[in-house]
Order: sequence, then structure tokens, then C-alpha cells
Amino acid sequence: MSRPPKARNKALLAYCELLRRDGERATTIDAVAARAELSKGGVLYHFPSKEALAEAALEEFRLSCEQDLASMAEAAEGPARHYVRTSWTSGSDLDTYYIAMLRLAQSSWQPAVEALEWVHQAWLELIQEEVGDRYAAEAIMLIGEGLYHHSSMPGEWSRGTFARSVEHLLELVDHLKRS
Amino acid sequence: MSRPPKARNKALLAYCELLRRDGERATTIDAVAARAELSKGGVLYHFPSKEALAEAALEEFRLSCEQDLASMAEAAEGPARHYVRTSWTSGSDLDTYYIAMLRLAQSSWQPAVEALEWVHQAWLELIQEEVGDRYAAEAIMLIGEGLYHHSSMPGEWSRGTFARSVEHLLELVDHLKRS
DNA sequence: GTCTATATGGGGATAGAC
DNA sequence: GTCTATCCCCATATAGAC
Repeated sequence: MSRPPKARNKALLAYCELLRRDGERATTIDAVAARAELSKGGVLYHFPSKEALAEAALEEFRLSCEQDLASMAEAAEGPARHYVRTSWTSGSDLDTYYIAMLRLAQSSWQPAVEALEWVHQAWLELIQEEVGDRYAAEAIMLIGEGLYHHSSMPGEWSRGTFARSVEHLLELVDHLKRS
Repeated sequence: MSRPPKARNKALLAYCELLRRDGERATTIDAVAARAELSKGGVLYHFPSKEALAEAALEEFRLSCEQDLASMAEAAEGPARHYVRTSWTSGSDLDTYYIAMLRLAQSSWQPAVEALEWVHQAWLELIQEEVGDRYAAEAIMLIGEGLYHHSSMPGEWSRGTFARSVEHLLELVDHLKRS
């Protein structure tokens, strides 16, 4: 339970933010070091290889997922609304790590692919338990996924277009729950 | 109207397929050459730089989009259904180039970001003209986007989960059109 | 724990043979 | 039009000073 040193967390966060903003190619150890205000050697002290950074992000992702699944299951508004509402980036830890996992999965990094499949499955099951209908649950999840992907896209269009949509999409979720 | 040589097309296709399957990092000129069964020099004859490959993909993307927008506007089933139905990968040219643009945009390649914003806007407008309600149109588009992103994800879960969902999602589209 | 070298490999791109 | 050979840079990783 030793709390990890600050520099380590800064480097890991910088790694995830760079993956999101600039992609895998630009996410070099140099870039991570610069963003975390460390030297390359400093980063490599905490993460002996680049894959170690990915593995650490994966671990944090798993932890965030477990917390998220718990609050989703407990949410007063219900799992479906909770899921869609938090799909529009709030800057939470889960967002950060989720987008990082998406980028890693898109490079066919198998551990990320598997972790995403696991959490997608879990989300879908929670939503389906609430709304009953399988395909309504899938529709709700796809809407959330769409929001997630747009929220991670560079450029202003996505932000401007969907910023005021979440409330309306939540009404649609309520509607799908009833029918 | 000179038809471009076969080798050029093979290289461009290989580039897009690699972007989709392995990501930007792994999409090296070497890898493109190997997949297209050419030498590195052969690829670099047709595309003098790596950016030239991206630009060629962008150009093909624009052409595919114009065709797609035209058939969407004319579709007997209406734009919304057409959009969702074709979001679940059919292996069309548009799919190939769209996913390539997604990957390039995710690396913050500005021309790809702008091209995607343009076509998203155009899709959304066509759908909104049909369904009337702004937020119903957004929901339909997000469902399509969600399908697109899942269809481009490595691993079997997405394919297995949504393969039989499209018909049901289309019913939901009809429902949204009416309400 | 963090830094500055430095070795090594690979990717992008050029030159020139065929 | 396509190939091979080569150069150069940059990213990863190591060694060792502080």
C-alpha cells in the first residue's frame, strides 16, 4: 500500500494525456518527460520500459473501472443514465485511462483490447439489467460510446455540437427504459 | 482522368488497412511495402513521403464521402436508416478511408480532423432534415458512430455483440423518426 | 531519485542501378 | 516503375555521475 512517488504519477498522467491528444506515435518517452517536467532518465527510473507505462495505465484503468462499475450499480438515477451522463468527458480518472486504453487497443495491444472487452461487457450487463430489453441496452451503450469517442477527438466541432445534448440524450434514455 | 497504376492503389490500400489494424505507430513505410508486396523504394516512388500517403487517403476519403452523401440523400429507406445500416462495417471504400481518417485525426493530423468534422456535420444535417428533431438526429448519429468505432476495434467481442443488433437498431431509428 | 551522457536499432528518405 | 544500398535522425534503453 505504499503510495507511489509524485514524479511517477506525473509521468503516468502525462503519458495518458499525450496518448489522447497526440496519439501513440507522438507519445515518446521524451515527450512524456517534457510534459511531466522530468528528464528522460527520470521517467525511465520509474518505468523501466515503455511497455511498463502501458501496463501501469492498464492497472489504473482496472481500478477506475471497478470504482465506476460500483457507482454505476448504486447510482440513484440508475446505471443507464449514470453511464450516458459520465460518457461526456468530465476529466475523471476513468476518462483519462479509458481513452488511453482505446488508443492502445487501436494499436492492437492485446491487454488493452481484453480490458476494454471486459468493461464493455460489464457496462452492457448493468444497463440491460435496468432497462430489460437487450437492444435498448445496446443502443444506450452505443450512444455513450459515441459521446466518448467524440469527446476524445481533437478539434472544436464535437465539443460544440454535443455539449448541450447530454440532457436531451438522458431523456431519450428514460424513454427507452419505459418502452 | 489517368487511372493510377495498380501498385499505387495497392500501397494506398495497404496503408489504410495497416492504420486500422495496427495503428499509426506500426504503419511504417516498410510495413506498407511488405503488405503491398512492394519494396520500400517502390512505395516511395508513388508517394514521395509518408505524408503523401496520408494526403492521398484524405483525397480518396473525400471522394467516398461525396458518393456516400449522395446515396444517403437518395436512399429509399431514408438517410437515417441508410446511415446506421452502413455504419456496421461492410468493407466498403468509405469504411476503409473513414477509419484511416479516424486514426490520423486521433494523432492530431489537422487535415483529417477537419475532413471528419465536415462529413459529421453533413451526415447530421441529412439525418436531421429527415427526422426533424435535433436531438433524435444526434442520437441516431451517435449510435452509428458507436457502431463504426466498435467495428474497427481489434478483438472478437464487438463483432459478436453487435452483429445481430443492426436490424433492431434500425427499428429504433424508425421509432425516433415517428416521435 | 533524478540527472547527463552514450550505445543501438529502426524508420524516413535519397541516389542510382536495372 | 521498381529495386538495392546508403545516410541520417530520432526513439528506446543503458551506464554511471550526483
